[in-house]
Amino acid sequence: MPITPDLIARTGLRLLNDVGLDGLTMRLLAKELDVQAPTLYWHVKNKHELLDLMAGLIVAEAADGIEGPSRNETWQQWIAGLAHRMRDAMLRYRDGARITAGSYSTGPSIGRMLELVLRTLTDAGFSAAEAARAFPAVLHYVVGFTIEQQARTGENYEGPNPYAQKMTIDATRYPLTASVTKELYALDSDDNFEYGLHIVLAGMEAVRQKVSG
Amino acid sequence: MPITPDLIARTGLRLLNDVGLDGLTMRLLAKELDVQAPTLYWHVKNKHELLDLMAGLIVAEAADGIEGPSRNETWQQWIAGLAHRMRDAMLRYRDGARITAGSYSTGPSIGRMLELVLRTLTDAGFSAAEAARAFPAVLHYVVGFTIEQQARTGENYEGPNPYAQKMTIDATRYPLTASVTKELYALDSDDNFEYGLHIVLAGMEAVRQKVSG
DNA sequence: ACTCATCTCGAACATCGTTAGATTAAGCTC
DNA sequence: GAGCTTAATCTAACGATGTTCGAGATGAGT
Repeated sequence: MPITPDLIARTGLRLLNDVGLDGLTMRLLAKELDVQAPTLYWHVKNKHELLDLMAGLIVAEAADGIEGPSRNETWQQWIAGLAHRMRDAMLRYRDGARITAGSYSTGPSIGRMLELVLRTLTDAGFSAAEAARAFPAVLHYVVGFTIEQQARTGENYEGPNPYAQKMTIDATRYPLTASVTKELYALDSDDNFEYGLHIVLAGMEAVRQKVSG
Repeated sequence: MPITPDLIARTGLRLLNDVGLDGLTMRLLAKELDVQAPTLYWHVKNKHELLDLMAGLIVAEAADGIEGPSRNETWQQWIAGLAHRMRDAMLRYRDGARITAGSYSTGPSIGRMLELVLRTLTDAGFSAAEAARAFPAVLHYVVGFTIEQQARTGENYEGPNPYAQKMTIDATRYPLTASVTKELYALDSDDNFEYGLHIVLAGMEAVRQKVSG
């Protein structure tokens, strides 16, 4: 099987769950491809560029084969589904969110997805400019949430993950904080993701109503 | 001046704007403190721990000296102000958002801030559990947005930043995308941050009204 | 047969995070 | 003051990493 940038990036993603982002070295990646490390530099300029390729694959995995909303599906449901696709794609790989965040992703399926988003939102009554500025907010929330989730549940600390320490809160000085430790420390739960996503979608609905009754 | 973990982290933050996260090495940091690199390991366990300390400083910078809402200030205005403090603190340092994201931050000013947030939101009609799950959504949005902004405007690519490439969009296949390139490619603008923040706050207002009329 | 572009390799370079062990400085005990 | 202990720093080095250089393969086209 010939070595291509795509194959290299794909192999990188596959290794990620075993070794994590910090453990993903060019030499390890080369060995997995039965090749010496310098060979990779014929196909890929940098490690940075490789990480961008990997990020592109993650986003593409979320965007691939996406279809517009079905007949009895609200735009909120459809955008929520897209947000879940994004999150699931990032969660599929260790450190997936950190890799995706702020990386340069491009490609046909992503362009198609963006156009589909804009069409869905304009069909729902948003102006194009509104949709173009509102949709990134959803993505930013999803990425921000997932980065923190993976940081909490990940194995990137050599010792015990400090997040796991049961923080004891001085209930007299911080009574409210103490009363909601359960909610605060279940940050890596699907429920909390859903809750925040619901907030963002409700906010979009609010700004939409302001312009189109 | 004696070397302390705090001083090390503070020096790291100061160097960040010159060298960026990838250029921040233990040796450089040591040289800046007129010390040899291994000395740092007497005060700090890891580089990872050092980065956590730096992240803690950034968050503390945002949280420090914060006060509750003033008399004629809505909770939205107050939370928006807090979001801006967070963003400004991260923007103050190159790669500040990447460092902050998913790091383990603790400390007195942060605890105080959290309690203040919960109090402000419960005073505004949120239940404590609601507030504890809604507020992180704001933070996740802020962090997600700022990571991408710094990735776009940063100098972490050796060649030209690929974000700077003017993407030409096939206006026949992607008419909507083409019509809003301006909005999409001004992502690093304060206006767009404001817009997304407004959406999140409007969403919080929507979920609040659902429970307390 | 010769050329040329494509692809891979071995060897090496500079640099990184980190460790081990020696060394100094400062306080405390008797 | 002599001796001991602790805190803090040093020199030296280890293993590993991203990356470059230049030399070989390989195969297609003339």
